[in-house]
Amino acid sequence: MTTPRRPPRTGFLVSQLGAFAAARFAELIKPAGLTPATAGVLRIIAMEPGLSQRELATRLGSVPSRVVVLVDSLEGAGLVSRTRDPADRRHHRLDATDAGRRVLGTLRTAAETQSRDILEPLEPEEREAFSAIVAKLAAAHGLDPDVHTGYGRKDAGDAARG
Amino acid sequence: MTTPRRPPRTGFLVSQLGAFAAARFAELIKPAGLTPATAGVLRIIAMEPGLSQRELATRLGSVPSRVVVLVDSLEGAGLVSRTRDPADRRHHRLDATDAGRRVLGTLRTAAETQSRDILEPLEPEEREAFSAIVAKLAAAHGLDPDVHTGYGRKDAGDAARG
DNA sequence: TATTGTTATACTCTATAACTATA
DNA sequence: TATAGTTATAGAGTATAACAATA
Repeated sequence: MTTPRRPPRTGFLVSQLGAFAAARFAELIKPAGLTPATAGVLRIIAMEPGLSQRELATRLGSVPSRVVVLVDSLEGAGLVSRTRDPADRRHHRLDATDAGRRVLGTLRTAAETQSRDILEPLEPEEREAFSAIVAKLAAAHGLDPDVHTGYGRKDAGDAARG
Repeated sequence: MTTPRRPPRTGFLVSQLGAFAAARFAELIKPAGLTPATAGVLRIIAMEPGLSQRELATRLGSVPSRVVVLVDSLEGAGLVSRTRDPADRRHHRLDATDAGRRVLGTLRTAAETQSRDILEPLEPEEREAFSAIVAKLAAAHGLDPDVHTGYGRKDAGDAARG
């Protein structure tokens, strides 16, 4: 063998670091009554006003019944509105409310705090290098920061295949 | 503000990358009848022969009833044995069987494949830099590659605090 | 009485299937 | 009949509480 005795633990540690990051973010947004899943949905709806629940399910790589639960939560908190589409009354248009848009600022602050907390042990040059490589890997693997279902691939249908 | 318009998405992307890595590992060990949780437990038991379930629960930052389920699964698959401690018959000594030790090789191969798949988009120098920084972050945040409960801190009791 | 492990139970998350209303 | 959304139900995964065996 050509490589030294170092075990291949980078993959394990990436998993652990990701779980740590997710837990930290969850903790930071909990006071706002949000979870990583609902926060991601709020961001998507704010970016794509008038989205239908069916489209949102596709975007999340999830199923309509799951979307009902997530939107129920956001609507109950007054952050998102459901409006029947007059053109086709089967559709619900989803939009962020004023309160929902204000919460986006809170989410941004939480994301900044999360990133700062995670990167805190590093030297400034290491932070730059790490952030750049993480961005490259996320892009190469097709990951979407707003999708907190499964493992967040943009083309969520192919999750089972290698 | 002093920084440019770049959003602080490194934390999000670390979460997504971690979930992606975990899903890939889960997929790789599924044919062996293992999950990330049971694989981590098998590794711990192999490294610390004779561990009790109570000690394992502490090690995992989990509860005894959870350990029962995990050990049941490994024992049912013939990978781990429970033996009553003659000195104190309340304790169960946990040990990896021969089959369990053989599966450790499979786990190592899976971890190698997982790491290779994740790092594949990077240049060789980037891989080195990334692995070193991930190791530094994991150490600084007290993460344990065998703990797949919650977010895997070695001192699992303090999970709720910042 | 205290400790180890187990069982019973419940809660969360997420999916499938059946159903309602619209078209 | 086909589609959007909802409800009912079920299955993981993980926790708390009650319990049995042992000390």
